[in-house]
Order: sequence, then C-alpha cells, then structure tokens
Amino acid sequence: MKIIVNESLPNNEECANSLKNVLDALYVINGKWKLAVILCLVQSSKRFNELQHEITGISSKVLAKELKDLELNDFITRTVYSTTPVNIIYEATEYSRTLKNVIGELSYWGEQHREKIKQSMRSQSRNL
Amino acid sequence: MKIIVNESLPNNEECANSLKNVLDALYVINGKWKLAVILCLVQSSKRFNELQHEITGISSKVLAKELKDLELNDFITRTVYSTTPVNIIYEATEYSRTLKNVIGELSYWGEQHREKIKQSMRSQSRNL
DNA sequence: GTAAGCGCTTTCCTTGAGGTAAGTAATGAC
DNA sequence: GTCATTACTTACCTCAAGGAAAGCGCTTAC
Repeated sequence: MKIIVNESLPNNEECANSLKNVLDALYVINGKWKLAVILCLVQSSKRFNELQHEITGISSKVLAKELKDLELNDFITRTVYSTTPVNIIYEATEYSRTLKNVIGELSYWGEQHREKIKQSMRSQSRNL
Repeated sequence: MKIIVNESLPNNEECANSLKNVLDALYVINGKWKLAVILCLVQSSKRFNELQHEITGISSKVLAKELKDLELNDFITRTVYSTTPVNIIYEATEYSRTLKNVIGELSYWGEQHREKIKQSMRSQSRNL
C-alpha cells in the first residue's frame, strides 16, 4: 500500500524544475510590449506602422527590437513583398497560439487579483 | 441565425482588457526571486536564514525586500514568536495557492518551449 | 571579552530595459 | 527639387532591479 504524503506539495527537485520552467516562460514573454505585439498580430497581420499606431506609446526603436526578438523566438514571421513600394507584413505564427492557455490563466488570475486589491482598498478606506 | 466569425479571435476591447489583466498579473509575480520565495514557502514555513540558504544566490537585502513585498500583497505572513531568542517565521498564505494554475500553465509552456528551442538548435547545428 | 548567529539595513555600484529624438535609404508624389 | 512615407537605425539618457559588502542590535556560547 502506497501512502501518499503531501499530495499537493511537490518535493524540492520537482519544485526547482518547475521554477526553472516558469522562469524560462516568463523570460520569453516578459517586458512591457511583447504580449501587446503578439495579441495585436494574432488579431490580424499588420505592417510596421500599423503596429506602431495600434500599440500606443511604443517607439519605433523598441518596436523594431521586439519584432526581431519575437521573430527569433518563432512567435511571428516577417515577410517582404517586393512590390513597389516594398511591403513588409508581420504575422503571428501558429506557435504564438500555444500561449493561449498561459495568457488565459494569467488574465483570469490578474482580474481576480485586481478585484481583491480593490476590495482591500475599500475596506481600508472604511477604517480611516 | 447567428454567424460566428473569428471565434478564436477576440475583439479589440476584449483583447485590451485581457492584456491589462495579464500585465497586472505579470507585474505582481515578476522579478528574479518572487516565485522562488513563494514556492519555497509553499513547501514549508521557514525562517529568514533558512530561506536565504535554500534560495541560492539571493542577497539578504533582496530577500528582505521580496518578503516585505510579498507580505504586502498577502502572499505570505510574517509571525514573530517572542521566545528567546526571538523566532520569525514566514508562511505561505492560502491566497498564494491561487497562483497554482498560473504557475502550472507557465511551467508546462516553459518546458515545451525549452524542448522546442533545443530541437531547433539541433537542426541548426546539422545545417552547419 | 570576544566570537558567532539571527534578522535584517545601509551604502555604493553595475546593468539593462526602455524613452527621446534625430537620422537614413529607398521610393513616389507634386 | 523637395517633400512625405515606410521601415527602420543610431546616439544619448534615465531609472529601477539587483549585486556586494559592511554594519547593527540583540542574544547565547566559550
């Protein structure tokens, strides 16, 4: 008979591995703009200036850097159409859609958390 | 008859809200050490020095700051036992366990992503 | 008395993310 | 010729996260 102790408490090694995975994931999607760019391109493919207009506040330098980075990580593709003038289209890849669950969970938790913060601010102001 | 267009493509507003939630969530759990501290305390309650020994590389200054921050955000509690010498125990709260799904998804995706990166590095070296 | 342990704080420094603004090569419009 | 547009690049700056190392108040051990 196997006795399961601490079912919900992973051991040290599992935990360290999990942490490593989580930090890897965070490293990739981190930064002020990465997810904004991805979400924007998941909605529809766009050109550089279209992105810059839709993502308010991003500078061309930062956008260019983010796009390079996202292309390297296979989240988006950059296609040059040799029309005149040349047309450059950025598209979200299928791979970027694997983030769906991650984004879903983060969004859900973030919403709950904001509600909680609001609640605790309300109860604090009652105590003033 | 309702025609569902772009079932998997949220509209702009939904998308912006979702992004806001995600960024809120990321803001809270971000940084090099926060999740390490939480995971460490979820395994078992610990004292300051125990934490510093288990989380290799963290400095006392940073650990103190993270602990304060996590306490403010209700992820951990700090309890002072007035024994001699005084005993200070940090514990993970129930609320910190609401991160379970988030951490789970991030860990799962991070692992998949690392596998993918390894694969693509292997196929690159074959092409050299 | 001095050393060591605990739970931090303080000071100083480095690094990197990101912001601002200007520039640039290619093209087309007027 | 000059101006605008597109898709960037370059140079410079700021600011916050985090690292290194020392100190501090307290207590027990030798």
